[in-house]
Amino acid sequence: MSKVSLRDLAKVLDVSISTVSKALRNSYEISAETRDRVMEAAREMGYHPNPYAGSLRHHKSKTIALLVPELTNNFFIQAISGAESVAQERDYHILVYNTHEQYKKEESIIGHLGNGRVDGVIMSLTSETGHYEHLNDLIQSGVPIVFFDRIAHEIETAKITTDDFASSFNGTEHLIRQGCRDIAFLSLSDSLSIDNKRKQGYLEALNKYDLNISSPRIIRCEGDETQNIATIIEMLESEKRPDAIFASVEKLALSTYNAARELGIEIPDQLKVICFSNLRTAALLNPSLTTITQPAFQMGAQAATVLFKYLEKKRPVIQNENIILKSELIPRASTRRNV
Amino acid sequence: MSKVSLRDLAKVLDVSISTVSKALRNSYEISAETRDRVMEAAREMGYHPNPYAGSLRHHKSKTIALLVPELTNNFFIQAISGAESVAQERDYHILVYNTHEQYKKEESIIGHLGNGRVDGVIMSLTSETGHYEHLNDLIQSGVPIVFFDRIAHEIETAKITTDDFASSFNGTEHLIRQGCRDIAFLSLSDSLSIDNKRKQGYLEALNKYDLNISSPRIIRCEGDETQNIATIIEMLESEKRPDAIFASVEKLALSTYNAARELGIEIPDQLKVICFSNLRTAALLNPSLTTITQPAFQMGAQAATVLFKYLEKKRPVIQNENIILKSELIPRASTRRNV
DNA sequence: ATAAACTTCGAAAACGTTTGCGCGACAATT
DNA sequence: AATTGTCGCGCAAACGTTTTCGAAGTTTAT
Repeated sequence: MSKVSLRDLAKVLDVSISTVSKALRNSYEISAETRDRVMEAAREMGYHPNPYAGSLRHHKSKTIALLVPELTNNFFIQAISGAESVAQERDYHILVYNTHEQYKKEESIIGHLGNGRVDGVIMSLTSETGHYEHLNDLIQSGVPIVFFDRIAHEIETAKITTDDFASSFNGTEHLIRQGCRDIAFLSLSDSLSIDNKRKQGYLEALNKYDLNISSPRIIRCEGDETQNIATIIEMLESEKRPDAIFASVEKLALSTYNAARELGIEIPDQLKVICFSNLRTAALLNPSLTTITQPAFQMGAQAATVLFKYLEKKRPVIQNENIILKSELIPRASTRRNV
Repeated sequence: MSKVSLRDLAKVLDVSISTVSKALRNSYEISAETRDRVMEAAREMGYHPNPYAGSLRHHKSKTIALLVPELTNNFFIQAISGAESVAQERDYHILVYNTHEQYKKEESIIGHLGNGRVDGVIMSLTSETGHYEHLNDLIQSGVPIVFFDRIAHEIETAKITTDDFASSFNGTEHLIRQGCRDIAFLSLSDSLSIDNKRKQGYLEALNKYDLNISSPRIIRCEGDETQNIATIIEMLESEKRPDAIFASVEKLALSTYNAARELGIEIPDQLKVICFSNLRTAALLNPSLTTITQPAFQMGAQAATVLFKYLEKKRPVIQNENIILKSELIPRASTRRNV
């Protein structure tokens, strides 16, 4: 039935607790005969060791935390899925936390993670996160952090990102080659590393082609969906409407689709759209959406792999390391050249 | 810096460990003065209680497990998101596990969950799961389970589902009213409760309208995406092609879109499509997809709420209870009537 | 034959908490 | 002045493990 402990086994078998413990861990100190007896009884009585007792002794929990700014987002889900895969292989457990893009939640959750609850953390920052004391404190207390995608440059540890600058440059160049001259960039947050890299790639491409570099159109969309759509509509109704939109994240591209639909603006004829996205349905959209797709699953898996590599050490201090994976630009109808 | 324990605090303050412990928990046994001194020192030294020491004493972990058959699925993600929300409110932690639709993984993970790692479980079954010993064992060992969506009727506990029969009936009727007479049903698994309910709703509707009830077209699609697309293509190329497809799950609808695209079959003119789905982009697809959308977030939140209600009791045995939420049929272009 | 070495096991401490109980010190009641 | 009561605190056990060390008993070597 319920809750069988080492003590119960010991009592039944009429040996000591330590003998049972050692037998189950295959210690050389125990004879083959008693070992088998113990094993057999353990199986029969349905013994499962209490994980927390072991954690208490060993200061190891075989558990890691995964913090993401949102859950209903294909990129983060795929990353979680990647991390979960390698964790499952290694018999690690994953605590998942949603920071809801709120610094306060991030801070509070990180606060709950000290003192042994987890052996390590994999995370992507909130768009509000501007300073990193809470993270440094956690690392100081012995819990290593690996970042992915939205990283903190200032913290020395492993960081998994994609080639955001190059991808953004290429994406912008792609729009230009498709005939666009007035490209607006939809940004999520100024404090985000990736957002800035993407902005820079965009600006660099504009610069290369001498396009209105004097007043680039960078639109901050940090509200909820309704607000963002309103912002985009406002821009699309402005006197000089852009001929393309580069959305730094998937949801802003979808908001753009909705805005365009509402205004009766034809994509791609009147407006081309490209974005960073891991939408499984990008090819099935109307029109199909040109995306820059990050290898999200691999990023999560990679982050977990690096973390576990360090966790095997006695005192895991993660070396500063930038692992950069390549995104893929997949041209589709939303950036089709006008005929 | 790292790892400050009650003992450390006690030493610094020159009081006993128990005094510190009681002070931090606001015990009446401790004077206001020492309480404040302790609190102050705890804050200053960054004390966080070791969660596992407490768990060991209390046989409570403030942690629950969430098992889903797949992660890259909007329905399950929204459900996880819902459960995570209410867990966060109550300071519970969530361990997320992906069973990958494999019974063996489900069994193995459930095995890891006994003996106190979690206080309770929220789960949706694998499409392979046909018997429930592992689940009953877990419940016997004192860990309550709440099911959502893919439930085990045979187990007495709380189950959160949607009105699958009615929704499926309505969906089929919708197709019939849009002019369809030969409707194929794409099924995921025979052992799944929801799949069967949906099949029955479909059959009942066919029956009501006297449509080829003698040989309904129920197609099992339990392979990977490539195999499923092949299966669908085979059916669409068959001598008598159906004029509509009812996909029991989202991914089969997307496979249908891909199959139709490959064969040059026009949706909805030549083939209408409806499915159970929580796709955020359903309205933006080409053509926009008629869906039966389940209140996934609420289902997860509801499951967590019920679980927590019981966890507050001393010996949590969950009453048998069926909580049924309503899905919403959202007609879109994929079932538009031919003109 | 005795000493040395090996084999097999048990006692006990430790991990960091919580908590029932007891013990002084002092105040209040007879 | 003796009794009772209250307040503030510390002792120690307990949760379920793992692991060090020592104690027997047994085998091998001298």
